Amino acid sequence: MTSQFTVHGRLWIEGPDGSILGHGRVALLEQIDALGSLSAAANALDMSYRYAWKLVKSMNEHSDTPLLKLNAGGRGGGHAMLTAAGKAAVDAYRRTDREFEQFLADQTHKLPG
Amino acid sequence: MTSQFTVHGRLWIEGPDGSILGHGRVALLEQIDALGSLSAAANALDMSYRYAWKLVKSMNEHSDTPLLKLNAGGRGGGHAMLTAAGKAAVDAYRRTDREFEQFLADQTHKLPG
DNA sequence: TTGCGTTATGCATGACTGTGCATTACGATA
DNA sequence: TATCGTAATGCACAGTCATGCATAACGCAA
Repeated sequence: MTSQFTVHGRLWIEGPDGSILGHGRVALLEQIDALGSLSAAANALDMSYRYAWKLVKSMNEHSDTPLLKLNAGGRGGGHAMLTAAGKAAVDAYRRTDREFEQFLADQTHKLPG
Repeated sequence: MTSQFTVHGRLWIEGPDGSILGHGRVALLEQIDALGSLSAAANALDMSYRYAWKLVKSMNEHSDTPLLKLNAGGRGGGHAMLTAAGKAAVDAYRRTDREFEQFLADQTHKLPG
């Protein structure tokens, strides 16, 4: 018999420059990496393009080395792609997030009655 | 040389009835237990009485067994105190929160350079 | 029965998040 | 050079979170 209570949480990484990388931003970066387009990524996440663009702006503003590069115009109208720093940041976040999921499951299991 | 990046997070416990117990609510319960008054507890946390009262209302509405008892009027104008269920909930949260703090420190330490 | 300090509650307000719409800027390619 | 679909950006707006003010309800004790 396990408890009917569950432990939940949110996780993010903060940089010395005030940059913040959490679940939403990482999901967006991943979709951009997969789809090569900010508008397609926002759409895939059911997120407004307006807000996705604000997230990207905020990320690049607060990072010493930008996490991604956006290009307006050109073949297909434009495109977006992660920098090496962006890919590394996503990887680092995913590693700690995986352990976090495990932690939450463990703690839920430890809860009394 | 440790990383200049740090891992942060928030933790909460959800019940089957939709009840939510997170950092703010637990801190409020603890202060009420220590001070015997909702207004004093809100004040100690630099939280508006208005909002503290709403939290309490929400907690008691969503729990099958109320976490605390408030009394208006009487000696000193009124008073507030935790029920046994309230104290148990606080204890359970504190236990998982302690491990969470450790988890965050560990993950921060594991972050790449 | 009056006073006192607490609980109880409505209304207006401001910050923060996120959406939706409209419009412009962009640049490779046909 | 005209086209096309994307990036860039302003403005209005809804929801949540939290505050502040004002006021009523409460019930023991003096």
